[in-house]
This record gives sequence, C-alpha cells and structure tokens, in this order.
Amino acid sequence: MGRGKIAIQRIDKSSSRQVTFSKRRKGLIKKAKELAILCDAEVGLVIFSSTAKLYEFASTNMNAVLERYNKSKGEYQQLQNPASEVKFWQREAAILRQQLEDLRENHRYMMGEQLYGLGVKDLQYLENRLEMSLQGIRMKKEQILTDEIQELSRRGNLIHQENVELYKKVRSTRHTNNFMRHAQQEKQTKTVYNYIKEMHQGL
Amino acid sequence: MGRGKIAIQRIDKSSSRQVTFSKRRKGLIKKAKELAILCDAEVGLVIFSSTAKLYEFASTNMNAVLERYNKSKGEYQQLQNPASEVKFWQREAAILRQQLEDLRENHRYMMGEQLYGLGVKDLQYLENRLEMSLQGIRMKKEQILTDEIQELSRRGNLIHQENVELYKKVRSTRHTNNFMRHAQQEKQTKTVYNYIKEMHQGL
DNA sequence: AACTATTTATAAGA
DNA sequence: TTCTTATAAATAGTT
Repeated sequence: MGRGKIAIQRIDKSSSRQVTFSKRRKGLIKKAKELAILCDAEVGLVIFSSTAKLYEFASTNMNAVLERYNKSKGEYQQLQNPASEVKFWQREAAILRQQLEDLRENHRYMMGEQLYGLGVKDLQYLENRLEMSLQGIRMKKEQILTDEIQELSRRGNLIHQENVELYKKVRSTRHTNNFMRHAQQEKQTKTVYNYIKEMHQGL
Repeated sequence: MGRGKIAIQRIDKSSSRQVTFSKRRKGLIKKAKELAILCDAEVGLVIFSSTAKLYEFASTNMNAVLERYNKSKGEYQQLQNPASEVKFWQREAAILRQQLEDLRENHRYMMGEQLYGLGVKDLQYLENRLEMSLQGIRMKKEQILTDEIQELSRRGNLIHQENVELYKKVRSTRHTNNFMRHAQQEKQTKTVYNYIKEMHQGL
C-alpha cells in the first residue's frame, strides 16, 4: 500500500528499513489500540527494533497483560522461577550455538575451506552460488564507480561552465589592464584543477 | 477503510463487534509479522478477546520476547533472582547472538546481498575473496573428478584384462562347441559393460 | 464467508 | 525527519 508493492522480506537498505520500521510501528500500534477499543479486547504489544530499542503498547497495563498471559498459558510456565529461567537460557544458548555452528560450516564452504566432505554436486552448487555472488558484487561495484564518474563529470562541467562565464566577464572588463586580467584567469583555472584533483582523491 | 467510516469506540452490537474483532485481529497479526520481517524487529503480541480467549503472535518465541521485555524494563527483575547462573547464561546467549549476527552479516556479504553499506574497496576485497574461494572449490572438484576417472579407468583395465584371460581360456577349451563359446563371450562382455555403466552412474 | 465501495496505510519521492 | 501523493491493502457494510 504505497507507491509500489513490496515483497515481505527483510529490507536490505538500512535507511529504508529504519523509515519503514518507524512508519509501520506507528501503524501497528494504532491498529492495536483500535482493536482494543472497538472490540473491548485486552492487547499487549512489544516491539524491539533491530537496534534493540524497545517500543510497547498495552491497552490496560503491560504487567497486567503479561500476568494474564502467563496465567492463561498455564502456571507451569513460570519463567520468574529461577530454575526454569536457567533452563530457558540454557536452551536458548544451545539453539544459538547450533545455529552458529551450522552457519560457520556453511561459511567455511563458502570460503573454499574444509571441502573434504563434499561431493561433486555440492561443489558444483557452491561454485554456482559463488559465481552469482560475484556477479552481484561486480555489478554493485561498477554501479558505484559509474555513479561517481558521472557525478564527477557533472561537477566538472558545471565548474567549466562557471569558468567560461567568469572568463567572459573578465574579458569584458575594459578598465582592467592586461596584467590583472591574466592573473585572474590563472587563479580560476587553478581552482578548477584543484577541485577535480580533490574529487579523484576522494574515490 | 470500508463502506463507511466508523468512530473508534466500543462497537455496541455484539455480533458486529465479534466480526470486527476477528477481521482486525487477523490484520493486526499480519502487520506485526510483516513489521518483524521487513524491519528485522522482534515482536510479541498478546490479545485477549472480550470473551477472554487468548490470541498471540511472536516473531521468534513469546518467552524470549517477554524475557527480553522484562530485562529491558529494568534490572529489578534480576534482583529478585540473584541466581548468578541465570546471569551467566544470559550473557552466554547474548555473546552467541552477537557472534551469530556478525557472521550472518558477513555471510550476506559473501552471498552478494545487502551490499548497500559497502564501498568500492570493500567490494573489491569481497570479490577477491570469492575468486579465491571459487578457485579452491574448482580445484577440489576437478581433483575429485580426476580421481574418479582414474579409478574408473583402472578398474576398467583390470576387467578388460580379466576378460582377455577368460577369452583365452575359453578359446583353448577345445571340447566346447562353437555355440557354447559364443554364448560365454557375450556374457562376459555384458558384465564389463554393466560395470562401467554403473561406475558412471555413481559419479 | 464472499464481495466491493471506501477508507486507511504506506512506499517512494521531495 | 516530515510532508506529499499515488497506489496497495484493510476493512465496514452488504449480499
């Protein structure tokens, strides 16, 4: 629901993700509020941004909602109990460790390391994946370079234009003597030169 | 957003309230899900209908969200549970989560995704890494293929040799008639053919 | 449960 | 960030 349709998948560009998060968080909280009012429901909503910032909404009071939730889910789920809390975190750590291990293995493959266990098909698949990645990276790189060159060229032209204008002005200033005119031209030329040099160094 | 505009206030008619609750609950959960996916956020949503029925959504796991919520809301929860074991495991999980996140980011780069934040130098570095990986993978693949071909060839030769021996034997068996000899030859040939075919399929 | 006329949310652009 | 606006999505009232 916007200028275009978007697929529901992680927004890659961080700035867009941030903006969308801000808008949609607001929308979500508004709708949670409306549901609670319209339908006489009790609603609790907790949102952590990807930067770990907390946003919350509760139609009544968050603690009340969470207490009711815990009760509703059964008394056995008392995470406020230290023993079960320890268990919970241990499980959490185990899951994370496993995910990390899997990802590490995958990463090693991607890096062309430790390929002993793989067959020709796996290797072919890996090769194709890497080829695709490379293509994407090269395209991105070339795009950046192209953009930079374009910008450089644009600015160069602009300054050149300015220079021409200044040159004309100086030329038409009849009361200025030759020496002065020459000095001013030279100064302008140097400025443009320095600008372009600077842009190149910035690449 | 419907045939008419409605004021945000409790819907009096019970049946309408029920229908609206059902529709909007679904919409709210959908949007919570989308926010979590699009913006890489952790979302927990608890809804109690006016008839006390519980509906919930959590992008990861409700307990994890609520734990995080409690933790985020202040350390006073911790003081209730001075169990250092809990703290230990929480720290452990946090460390693992961080490592996982770092590795995931790296992995995304390797996959040629989410390249927005990178400059030309980073991209060049990535490109080189991937090139190296590719080289390693291709070498490994070729090595496997070479080995397999060699092995195949070795066994083929062996069987051919055997075949020659058998043929000689059969030929020297004078008391066997032509028909029998011919039959045996054909059988041997088929065996070798099948063996080689099988090896090829195993690749 | 479907169907739509409308309202609302929001993606992209400024 | 905030505003605007075209368009997608949600949904109120209807069938």
